[in-house]
Amino acid sequence: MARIKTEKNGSRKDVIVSKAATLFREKGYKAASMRDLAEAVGVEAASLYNHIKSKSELLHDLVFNVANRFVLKMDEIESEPISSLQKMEKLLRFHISEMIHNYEEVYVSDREWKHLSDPYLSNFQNQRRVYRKRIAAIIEEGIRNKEIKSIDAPTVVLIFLHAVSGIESWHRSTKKINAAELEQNMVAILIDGLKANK
Amino acid sequence: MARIKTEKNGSRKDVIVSKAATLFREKGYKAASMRDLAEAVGVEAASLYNHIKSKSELLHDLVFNVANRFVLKMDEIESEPISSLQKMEKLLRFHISEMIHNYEEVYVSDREWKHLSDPYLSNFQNQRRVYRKRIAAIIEEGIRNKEIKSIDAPTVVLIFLHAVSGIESWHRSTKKINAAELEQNMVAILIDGLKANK
DNA sequence: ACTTAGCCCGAATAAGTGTTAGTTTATTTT
DNA sequence: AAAATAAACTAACACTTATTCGGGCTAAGT
Repeated sequence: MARIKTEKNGSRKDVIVSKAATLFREKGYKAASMRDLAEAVGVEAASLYNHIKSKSELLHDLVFNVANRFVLKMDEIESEPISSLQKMEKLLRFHISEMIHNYEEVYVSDREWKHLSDPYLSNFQNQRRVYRKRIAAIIEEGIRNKEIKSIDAPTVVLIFLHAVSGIESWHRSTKKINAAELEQNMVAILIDGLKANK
Repeated sequence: MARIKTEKNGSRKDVIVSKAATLFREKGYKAASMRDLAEAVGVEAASLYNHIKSKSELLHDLVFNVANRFVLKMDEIESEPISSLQKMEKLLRFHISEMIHNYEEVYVSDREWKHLSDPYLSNFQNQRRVYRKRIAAIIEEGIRNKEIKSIDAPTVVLIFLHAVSGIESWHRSTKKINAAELEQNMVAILIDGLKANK
């Protein structure tokens, strides 16, 4: 009988969640069936339920894991004694790094959160709204200090967040520049685009 | 018996395709059922099949309608006798305008194309690849002419395209700035971020 | 007034969905 | 080695899915 092989220090549930991330990214949450997931894990569909409660729990776990990481980093950056522009750069680099190294999870959180069910759905939407406001606050501070050109902060937030999610294309691309270069290029365009003309 | 009400100069199929766009955007292609669509149209599910061939045809129609519009505009811009930076600005403004005025279709094309089935799927992916290369070519020309700072062109393309798709958030936002302002802000950040330092 | 073509509905189909129950097999603990 | 637990299996349930078909309604054209 085929058992789920765990990495060391990892539960079988961890294996399932991780495979789910890949599958949800590839096919989308709705289109990915529990039978697909079972096959990826190497076991029958029913056996998954010895380790997880439901399909939706998988999505929930993925989404909130990622969300918490971002909120935590935001706490850290906010409290640092650096300029607004430097905060934006740090945040940008963090987003890029997450998108590069935790691709599957981050991507799924970003695209599939709509399928959360309702206590969690509105919870997530709130967290998201607050997070964006915190970014906007940094930008507005930068505008007041004349480090950042005078533009609508929510628009910047929107460009910022979505530009980073473009790294998805980079992952799929065959002849890609290396990760460090990618980061440098993105910073160059986005942070330079923010700087006040002097 | 309930009949589908058409706008003037529009077929009943047009009504269905249009409602499908809204539905696919809201719930995603897979999660949106033909019964949902039927309800939105105001008719029973079976009746839809008097006007369309299949659910997948709906997606196909939406996606390629949008894709063709973009390719057509690219043809136009490429042949104009203006600088690379100006071409990029024109292209950007077109993308923004499309995202504002044909929101549902454009959004669906961007997010749900994965669910196309295979003669069309690879066809779409090809078109997409070519389109991106054409953008990259404009940028590279701008770099050679020293209008645009020396950066990796594919990275710019990726930022560019995804930043625009952020307008999705703008649509959902309650207190939004007006469309013209939004456009101006996006151009300010993205095109300025491209300009070579002088 | 009568036909005809277009349109809609109810019912049915076959495939696929997440999930549960009951049981068997493998591993760990005593 | 025996007993207990964990984790797998098979089979099935109760639904939902897209789609088809046959019959009937309705508006337009003669």
